[in-house]
Amino acid sequence: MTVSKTADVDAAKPPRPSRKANGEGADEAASLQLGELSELLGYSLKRAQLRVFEDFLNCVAPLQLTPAQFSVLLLLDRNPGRNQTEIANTLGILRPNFVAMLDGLESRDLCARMRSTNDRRSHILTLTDKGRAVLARAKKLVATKHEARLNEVLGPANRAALLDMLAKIAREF
Amino acid sequence: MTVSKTADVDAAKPPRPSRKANGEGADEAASLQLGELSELLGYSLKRAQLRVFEDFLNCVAPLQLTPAQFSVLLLLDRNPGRNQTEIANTLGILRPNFVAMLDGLESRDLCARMRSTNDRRSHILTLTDKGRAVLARAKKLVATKHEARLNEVLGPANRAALLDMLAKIAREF
DNA sequence: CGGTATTTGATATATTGGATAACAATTATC
DNA sequence: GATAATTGTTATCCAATATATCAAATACCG
Repeated sequence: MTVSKTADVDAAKPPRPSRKANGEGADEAASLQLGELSELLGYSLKRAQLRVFEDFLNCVAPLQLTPAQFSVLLLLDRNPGRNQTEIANTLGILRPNFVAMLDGLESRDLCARMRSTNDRRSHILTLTDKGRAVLARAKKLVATKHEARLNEVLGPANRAALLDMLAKIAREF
Repeated sequence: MTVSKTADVDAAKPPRPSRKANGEGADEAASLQLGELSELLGYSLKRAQLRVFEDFLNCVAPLQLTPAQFSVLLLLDRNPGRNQTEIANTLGILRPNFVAMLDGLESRDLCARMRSTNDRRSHILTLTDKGRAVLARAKKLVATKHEARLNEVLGPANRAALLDMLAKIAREF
């Protein structure tokens, strides 16, 4: 039983809200059944991740920092004296791709590379004073706007439990 | 206090494991402190999502289905008689990008588009018999290999709680 | 010591996912 | 019936991700 060439069954006449210029449109195609999709952990994971990143970008917008850039600044602050390979590896960034990323941060005077005296191949990465200042401001924005809102939605206990489970997946899965 | 041009402090001499041909290398740059990074929900979210998708790909590899393709097949099965815009919207896929995706599925005879008799602009999407068969096999692989392993790692109760929180984020955040 | 293999940062490049603009065909609206 | 809106599509564009390769520097090993 193959498909017939025209669909005379299940007429294509969805609710068709037909309004689009409301506040900020994002309710398209209502009444679709997700089915097993809502039981797929990967699906919910990706959806949640996209929203969280979107909110992060909004919250840190005044500083023009992406989640990836913020994570680099955080790592540089916590781990002085490391080179590009080390930082990139711990963040799961490939060395070739990390070059352009550092170029961006360095051109904004947020961090600096300097050749190591021990191993003249590697570049020791450091935060500049401006980088430290921006990081401090970013941390504050993230804590008071981004993570605070997550705490509101989930509740502190749930938020902690969520974090634990995500870390467990990244670690043991 | 700006940065000096060469780093004579914090010598760049990491543990340097110096072995790379072990089983499957992924332990690079050990002993780096994540710091506040491990408290960033977005960071753990993304890391977990990447691992889960990676495992999904492995589990469904015999069927050559990506998570996105699987979600399309699932949606088509649950929602017959819908057009491209509706399916794409519910999955968060932009209509232009959905075209190539459908081309791929259709060229493998997993689904088919047919012009609606009601609205001759829209394409009604249907699963083919092969599409249904592949979907059934994929579901089985996902359930027995992918989700089962997640259940092992998290435990059923935690897995359910995790799913709820992720859905809540995608919904209320 | 000297030659080979590794490592580091870098470049070039390919692939993929995701986003916008524009267009023809069709339908809705007034 | 004229204008606006919708659908699928194409053409781009941008960002993230992946691989191969390279020169410089270092490690390794006979």
